[in-house]
Amino acid sequence: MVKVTVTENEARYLKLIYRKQVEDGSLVGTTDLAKWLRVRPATATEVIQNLSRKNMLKYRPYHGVELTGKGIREARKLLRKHRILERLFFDFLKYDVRRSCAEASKIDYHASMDFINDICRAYGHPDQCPCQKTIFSDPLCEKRR
Amino acid sequence: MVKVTVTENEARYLKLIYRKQVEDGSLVGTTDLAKWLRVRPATATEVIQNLSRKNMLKYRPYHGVELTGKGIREARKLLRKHRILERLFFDFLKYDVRRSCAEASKIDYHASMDFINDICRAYGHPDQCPCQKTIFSDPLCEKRR
DNA sequence: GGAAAAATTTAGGATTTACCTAAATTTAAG
DNA sequence: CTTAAATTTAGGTAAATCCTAAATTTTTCC
Repeated sequence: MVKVTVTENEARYLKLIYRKQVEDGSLVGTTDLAKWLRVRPATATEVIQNLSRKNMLKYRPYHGVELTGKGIREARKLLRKHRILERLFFDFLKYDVRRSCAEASKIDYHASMDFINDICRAYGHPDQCPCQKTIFSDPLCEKRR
Repeated sequence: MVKVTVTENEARYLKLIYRKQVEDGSLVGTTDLAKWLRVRPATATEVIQNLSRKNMLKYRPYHGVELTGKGIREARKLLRKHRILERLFFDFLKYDVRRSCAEASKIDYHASMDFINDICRAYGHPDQCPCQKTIFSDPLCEKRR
């Protein structure tokens, strides 16, 4: 079991796919991703193929993409980090929603889960980000009542 | 005036050069850098040449390196971020010095100065990191008495 | 001072990531 | 079932990192 890592850019795709596919229930294709991330469709296809090689998703060419269990776990970790950071920026530092998201995006990928868990504890284990999306729990972070 | 940016890796070099040259007063050569950063001398030379092209330092081949005003300003910004984050990890989250430094290193480059300034205010404008190095001030962060 | 040893840089590559355009292929529309 | 639209493949570019081996410069020391 070699640890497979995902690049920062791939992480962006993963977070987006999770939001669209799992949270919004929509089918996600490479062209949608390209549009959202402002790259050419061919570029999105390439990244998707890499994520597929890393077993983060199942890719059916011409049809779309579906996260695997591994991909879902990875996306949730990333989104937990992102959303905890959003809460920090929004509640504590009083940034607006947009800016909270932007600042969180810059560091979520780089923050260790321990750091995130410490913020989570310090701010009372919030369970939603500023835009009401779920903040996933982490086994190492104290349970909520 | 085009904004010149430094990569995350180049930032590592810059921080290190500042600490050694300005704070410790030692002459810094490419081979020293290579040793500290665990790369081959040829690799360090290459990075130094890039930093030189970006006017962050003066490079005299075979002799050593000297930060320019621009390089010093950039290094101080980076070290301010790094050291404020160290304080956060050390004081607030109770990490030890080593780990505080490690965690800070992962995100210092990516954190906006606004975020850093907010942490700085929240923790009473500390002027030293956990290992007693100076935390440089920022014009947008409330003055200390 | 100059030759040999040591340190440093240059030259030339390899790999990875991320992006693009144009051509081919597949799907979808009528 | 043919054509239009969407999507992927093929083939490139560019920037970052890193490396080894060969050249060059500096240092050491007779």
